[in-house]
Amino acid sequence: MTQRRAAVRLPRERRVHDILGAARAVFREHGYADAAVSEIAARAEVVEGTIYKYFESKRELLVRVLEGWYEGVLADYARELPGIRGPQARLRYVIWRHLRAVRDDPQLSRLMFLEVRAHEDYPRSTLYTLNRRYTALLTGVLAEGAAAGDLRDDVPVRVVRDLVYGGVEHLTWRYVSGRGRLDVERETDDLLRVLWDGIAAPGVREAARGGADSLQRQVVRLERIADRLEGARAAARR
Amino acid sequence: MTQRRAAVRLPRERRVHDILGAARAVFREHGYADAAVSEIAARAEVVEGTIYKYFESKRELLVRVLEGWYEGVLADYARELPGIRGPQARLRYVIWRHLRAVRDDPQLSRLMFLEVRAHEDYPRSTLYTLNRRYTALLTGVLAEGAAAGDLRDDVPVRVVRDLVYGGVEHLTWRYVSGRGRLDVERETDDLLRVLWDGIAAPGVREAARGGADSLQRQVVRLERIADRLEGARAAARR
Amino acid sequence: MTQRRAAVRLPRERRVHDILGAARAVFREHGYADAAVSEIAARAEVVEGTIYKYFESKRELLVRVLEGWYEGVLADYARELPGIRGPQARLRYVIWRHLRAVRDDPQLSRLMFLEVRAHEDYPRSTLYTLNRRYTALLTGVLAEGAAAGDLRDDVPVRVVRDLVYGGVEHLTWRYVSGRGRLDVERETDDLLRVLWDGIAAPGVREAARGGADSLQRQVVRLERIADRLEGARAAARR
Amino acid sequence: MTQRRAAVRLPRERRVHDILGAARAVFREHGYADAAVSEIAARAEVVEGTIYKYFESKRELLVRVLEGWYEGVLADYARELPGIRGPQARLRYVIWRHLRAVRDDPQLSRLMFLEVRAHEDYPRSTLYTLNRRYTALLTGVLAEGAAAGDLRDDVPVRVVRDLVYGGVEHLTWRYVSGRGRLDVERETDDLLRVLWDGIAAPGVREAARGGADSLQRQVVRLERIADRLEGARAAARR
DNA sequence: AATGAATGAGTCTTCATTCAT
DNA sequence: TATGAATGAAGACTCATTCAT
Repeated sequence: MTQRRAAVRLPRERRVHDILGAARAVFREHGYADAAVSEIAARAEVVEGTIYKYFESKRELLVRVLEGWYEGVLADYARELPGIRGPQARLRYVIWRHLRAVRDDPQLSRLMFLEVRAHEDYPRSTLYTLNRRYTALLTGVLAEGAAAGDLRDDVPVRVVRDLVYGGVEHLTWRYVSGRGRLDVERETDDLLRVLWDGIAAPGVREAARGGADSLQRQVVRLERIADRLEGARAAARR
Repeated sequence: MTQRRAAVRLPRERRVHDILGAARAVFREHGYADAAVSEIAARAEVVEGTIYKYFESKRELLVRVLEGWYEGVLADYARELPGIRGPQARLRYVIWRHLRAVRDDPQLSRLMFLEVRAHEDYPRSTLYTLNRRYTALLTGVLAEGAAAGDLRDDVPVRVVRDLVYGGVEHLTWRYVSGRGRLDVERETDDLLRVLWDGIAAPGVREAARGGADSLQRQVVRLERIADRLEGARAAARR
Repeated sequence: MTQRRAAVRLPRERRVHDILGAARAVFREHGYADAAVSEIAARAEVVEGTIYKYFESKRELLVRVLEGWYEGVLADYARELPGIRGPQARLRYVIWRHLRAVRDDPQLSRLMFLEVRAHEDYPRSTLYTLNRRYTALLTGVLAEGAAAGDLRDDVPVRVVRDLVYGGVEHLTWRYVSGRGRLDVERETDDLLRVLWDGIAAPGVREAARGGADSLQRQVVRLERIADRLEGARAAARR
Repeated sequence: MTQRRAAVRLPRERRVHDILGAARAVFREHGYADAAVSEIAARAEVVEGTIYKYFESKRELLVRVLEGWYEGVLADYARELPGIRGPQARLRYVIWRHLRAVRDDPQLSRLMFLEVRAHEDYPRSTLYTLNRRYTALLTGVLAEGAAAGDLRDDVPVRVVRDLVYGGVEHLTWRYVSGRGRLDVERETDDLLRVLWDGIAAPGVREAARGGADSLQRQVVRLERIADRLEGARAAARR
């Protein structure tokens, strides 16, 4: 009866993918509150009604986008982290990867905080689980380091976690409003340097840093000399 | 016939003050997007129209509220900071004061980020200037420390700033969604410990950190080495 | 900035009145579900937003319309009923008035049932109270009649109430879809005749019901009996 | 790639039956406006499109459901009513059966009124015919009773019909919103008592009720005496 | 014959802002 | 100066219906 534009029929999976893509883009640009479902629909090239065939609400759209984000990053970690040895290198990777993820999509990691974590049923959500797995990567690396004696055995894990995630977020946002490009490598190194010295076990710290003229370093050197002397003498006696 | 509320005439300043107070409260509770001008008006005991006599827009209300926030905290700093000596103590104060400010009004410091910093004309705004003055307190303290030789002379100021402000925000928000009361003193100490070791000049670090103890330990070790060397020599003489 | 059509300013009371009038009309025509707030707005010559300045929701609009309906009818009853004497006359008035009210606005009394009574919080609503007061008029008249001995002392009040209100509703609806005009007087009499005989106390029934006629019939029968008796006697004399 | 539900092919009749069953259930629960075709489809275990293969519109679904309802009840009447003798018993059955039908499915009989009768082409519909046949059962019983002299010869059939159907509906709905179970037998008796006295022919009424001290009763007694006297005299004559 | 993806018009509601009084 | 009535654009979401496959 009424004229109706020819509907483009796509397989379910594809449509879902398209819509999520559009949603991600729109959330990225406008945040949650200022994102319009109508704009998401327009970008996905469907009518608004179609979106609600696949998603229950605007909020679900957000949740699904964020889940996708976590899944992507977690998959990456799962691939890379096992191949990296040494607590410092591993910590560096975790920071570096997070920095990159946030740089690529600063809004999304922010949305996580703003819109999701505040909600009362967050602790029972899939996102909560994903977030736990995500932060567990960092805290895991810290715990390993402490166990191996590379880190102080009283590293305040929670505080380090807040420093890393919070620090990265702040750092990233300086670049969001257009001021220059973020140099991931350099920022990672700067962060790491401060944090590592803050958490490393005393002996390890200097060693790792190839540090300068610290008292301790002299002592270590002396000990080595003493060892050699003792060894030489023992050999002489035989 | 229609009842009309007797228009209370207040001095301009007082009205502005009332409205800003109401706005602060409402923004605090709902964030920016979910705050209704009508609610602000109701709390300020004026009608909506009146608000627009004093402020151009909802956004201006936000900006003014945030300006007030900065001014308050800056005044506090100006009063206290000069009386505090020593780079570590001064750093501690800056962190502690910020932590308290954020704890008292987590939404407001958040709003700063979310709603204001992203805007394109932010760099030319009063808020930008205030924010600079605010962060300058921290970076100033760091620079002093470096100049005095207490801090590494290559402290990455920017990174430390991000760690502090970002870390505090993260840390605070864990408490916002209901989990217990934030212990400002303890959190300040935990943050400081990690950060201080990350930025202190090598000699200072040990000294500062229960320093005596540690130095003494080195001396003990040196004595032990000396003993061994002497022992070795004595043996050689035989 | 944007062009805006000059707003017609009306005193609050007047606007409320207009909007309720429009709402009543639209509900009358379409029922609740199919009534559009936009249509109500258009008829009241305001924009939709204005409606929500005065009423919280479409539902409140309905409730207020129905409250108005009850209040009108109740006021009428309060004016008239005290002047009417005798249980039959009083019952007749209650039926007659209800019939008229339903005829004038068949949808509204129906809406009461459909949309309001089903709701779970109905028993705590103003409408519930109004409805109780309304039906109390009928049940009150019945109770008076029973107390005065005019009605059977076991009149099933609830059933009579259902018969009256249900009967009137059915009866009215035959006329709603355009078939002829409802003759309120005649229908009232017909209803009353059936109901009265159903509830009147035995002695009262005959007297009241076109009494003369019926009584006369009895007299005729008595005369016939007398004749027969006389005939019998005459025969006996022979 | 996309999973597609294996299309179950059912005989047309069966599909129609399933869909109507689902529709009945959904209309029962939600009424017409609030019933979603999608829910009907889900319950019938078909997709929405399939429904439109068998039915033109949601409205047709309603009409067909109601037709089914009438057909069921009419069949019942056709089976039972012929075996019931006496106008009062027959009237009682009609009321009782209707009460049961409405109790079992209050929404459906209600839908008849709300959604169907109002429509302009109702008088030319199958439902109209069915409704006529349905109400003819009651009016038929009344007419029989009048013809047999058991009912007043001026019983206002239309009014009685409205009282019965309207009264039953009202009565039923008191129970729908949760208050207790409807006692069909008792309610039938209560209704019948009021109505019967309202419509029975004078002599019949008392007989049935074993009535009290009415004038008529005295007359009847006198007649009986007259009869006896006549009889005695006649006997004396012999 | 059945699917199910897609449509599009429509729903109620919110809210920053304007402006006659 | 303050009121508060009114605007209007936009918001998320629903659902009967269509039609390519």
